[in-house]
Amino acid sequence: MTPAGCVHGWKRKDPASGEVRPASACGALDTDERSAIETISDLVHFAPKQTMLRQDDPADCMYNITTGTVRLYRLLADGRRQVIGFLLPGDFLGLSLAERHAVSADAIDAVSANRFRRAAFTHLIDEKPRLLRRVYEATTHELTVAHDHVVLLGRRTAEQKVAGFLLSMRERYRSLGAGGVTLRLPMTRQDIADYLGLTLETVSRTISKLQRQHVVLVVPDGLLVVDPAALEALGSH
Amino acid sequence: MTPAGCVHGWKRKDPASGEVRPASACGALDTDERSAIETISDLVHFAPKQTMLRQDDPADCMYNITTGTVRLYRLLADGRRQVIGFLLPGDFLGLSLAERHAVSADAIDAVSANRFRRAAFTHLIDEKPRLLRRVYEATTHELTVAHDHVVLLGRRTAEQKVAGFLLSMRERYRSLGAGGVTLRLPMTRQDIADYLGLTLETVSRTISKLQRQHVVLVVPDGLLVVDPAALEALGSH
DNA sequence: CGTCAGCTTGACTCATCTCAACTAGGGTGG
DNA sequence: CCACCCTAGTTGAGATGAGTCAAGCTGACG
Repeated sequence: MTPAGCVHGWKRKDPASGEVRPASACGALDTDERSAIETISDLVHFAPKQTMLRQDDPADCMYNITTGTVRLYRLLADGRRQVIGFLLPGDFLGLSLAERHAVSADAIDAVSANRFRRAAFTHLIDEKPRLLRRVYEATTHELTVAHDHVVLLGRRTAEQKVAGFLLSMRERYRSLGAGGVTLRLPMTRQDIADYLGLTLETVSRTISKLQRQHVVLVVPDGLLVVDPAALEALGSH
Repeated sequence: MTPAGCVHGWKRKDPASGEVRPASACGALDTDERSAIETISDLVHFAPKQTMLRQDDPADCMYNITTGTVRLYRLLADGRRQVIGFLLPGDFLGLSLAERHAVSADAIDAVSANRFRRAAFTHLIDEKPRLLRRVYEATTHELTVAHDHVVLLGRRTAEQKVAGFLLSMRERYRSLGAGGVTLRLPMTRQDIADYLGLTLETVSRTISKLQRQHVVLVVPDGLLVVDPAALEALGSH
């Protein structure tokens, strides 16, 4: 069993400049550290559905997502998929000192990302302990997210799971400065189902039910959160 | 949302000495680092059912379990519990730079642990980057364990969940050098149920079913794994 | 214009939950 | 020492939420 191959970063809107920047390894660093990181990274692009990394493959490089959405998952023995999470701009992928990735990742839509060589990165954190500390903090945050996911999966109804998922996505877009009533959902119903431990039919039915209750309104590529309070009442149950 | 309050360590049997020692933050260190850790820790004891730390409380200290079993959990809004994991000797508890614990922890049986002051620990890792790196590796391992838990909870039958749980506990005792046919289960059926997202009745029924199939045999405080191959066939499905 | 992937909806099934009764062991106090 | 209680566990019977199988809808794309 190899350590996990992924760490999310998280972004925060800077109140002074209004600029959106990651508050994880790439943000909250001094300019020296940031420029050091930029020198070892290059920008790469992935087409929709393209695989970015495969579980058990050597962890030779890692990414910081710039634009687009990534699906993180484990493949099971019987061929089924468990989606571990979705990565948004600012999140890290493959950030681990392990030899091999423990998860697979696909681009859901068009994805751009800064790519780092693993060797260059491990060399860099040897020189800059402060950077390692940031990475460590990002990983403990990621661990909390994983625990949230466990809580979402254990002993909750389909409605609570879907509501919880929608709320968490809404919160993440918010902290990216992309909040608002419309919530983009670039992933398929099957992706959401594999994330929540449900079938795609149940996800579809649950969203339809939320629409009938005037909590959300389904629109192309996402939905409108009509009644956020009602959604939160369902999700926190 | 605060970072998670827990990191498991993991132990490995040293082929040379036969001695069991943790291969995480406390193990795999040079003598200098190990003695540095020992100077800031003291041994404490907890009675069965005693709470070791509470979620949202200030993270002023952390532990390395010496003997006994610990239940890690999150309390939900409706008063229910989601058990996040069980800690065995060698595992870390509350190992995080966050201000507050994200999880609660109880001693299940009599627990002894080395206690560290958070301030002393953060001071120590500033001096010894190598130690921080060990802690970081322990955390990525913990993240993998959390992902395994997610996989266990998503879209699996009660039988697969219980089999998977028993196999993982067996594997952990093994790597502690306490393997064998009998598997100690100090936690209650309710604890297992809250860990697997099932009811205690379903856990009980499933174990009874495994016993009827001559896969396991229930004994006081645990069970005998009669047919490991059959258990693995069920768990890996 | 046809095809195909993604999505929705319906009818039926079944695994798990819920409610409930009962058993076994361990500790406590009369 | 025994009666009692209390916790943990087991087992049964019935209810139900989510899964399965199946049909049909919609929009994108070649």
